[in-house]
Amino acid sequence: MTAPHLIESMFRLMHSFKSRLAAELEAEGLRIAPTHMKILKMIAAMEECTAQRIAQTIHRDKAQVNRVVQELVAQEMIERKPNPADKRSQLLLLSDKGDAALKSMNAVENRVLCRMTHGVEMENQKVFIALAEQLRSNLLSGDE
Amino acid sequence: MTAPHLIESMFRLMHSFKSRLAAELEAEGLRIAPTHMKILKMIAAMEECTAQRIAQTIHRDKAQVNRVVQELVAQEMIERKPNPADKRSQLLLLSDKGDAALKSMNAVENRVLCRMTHGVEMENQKVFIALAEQLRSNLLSGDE
DNA sequence: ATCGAATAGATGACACTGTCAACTATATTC
DNA sequence: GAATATAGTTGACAGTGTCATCTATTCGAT
Repeated sequence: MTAPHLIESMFRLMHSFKSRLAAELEAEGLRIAPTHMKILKMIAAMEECTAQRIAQTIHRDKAQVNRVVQELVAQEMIERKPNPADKRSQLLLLSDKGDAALKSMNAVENRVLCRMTHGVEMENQKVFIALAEQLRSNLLSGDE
Repeated sequence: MTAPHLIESMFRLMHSFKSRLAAELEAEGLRIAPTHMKILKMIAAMEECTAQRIAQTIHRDKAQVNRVVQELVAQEMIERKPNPADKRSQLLLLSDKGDAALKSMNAVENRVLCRMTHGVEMENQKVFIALAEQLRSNLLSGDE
């Protein structure tokens, strides 16, 4: 019965990662919530990015995405412009400020990731990822 | 740069686990939040259990623990009785109802854990845990 | 023995996350 | 053209996590 330990190890690791990242972002003067950061990343990465597509991609409720998007607009991190292909939707773009902020955040995040994987062989990291994916696919089998 | 994938795999796995567990608990008619379940477990496992000790053990804010404890009392899952050794504190005990509920929850959780680790060698599970612990200890180094 | 600091618990306040339901305007399909 | 689906918006709510403050009590140093 190592499974319970397995999931507990993971919970603890996740918690440590989130705490560490939050602390380092805070220390850097970058006050941003994880979800905001993730959505900022999505907007930077996706061509023709819309709120709906973000929601689908990261499997989150569109209401939640919409609220984060509105907050990012209020913070002037991103801009909305009409989607010429569909009057219901809006294309999301990073502002210069958002672009700069994202670069800083990525730097901090990379630092934390680097620290986390320090001394861990690339080979072992791949093993870890492969196992995580296998565990996850086991969980998903049996529903959609 | 596999580290970003690593953390993303973990986030996804955690999310899948929580969803699956919530769904199976719901299907079983056991409506309980993860934190409530965890605290119920702590109370069952600890001798001389107090709210403070729970908070320290699972590294959570004592305010949060206290509120969950109050809700569990309201649901008649647990009982509080004065701590003879310290008038400020209260000993927490499972009620019969709480005990029965916990047994059901553990059964459901074990089922989900079993499913998750299905086909994954025990050896690999241990590797996974060891890696998670190493990653975590890397994150912790540098602060307390 | 007593005074001050620490502790257990309780409470208010707040931010973040996640989900559901309903509404509008527009698009699509038949 | 009518029924249906979709993008975005909004309200409501539950759960999680954190901080600050208050009380009653206990502990430690003197």
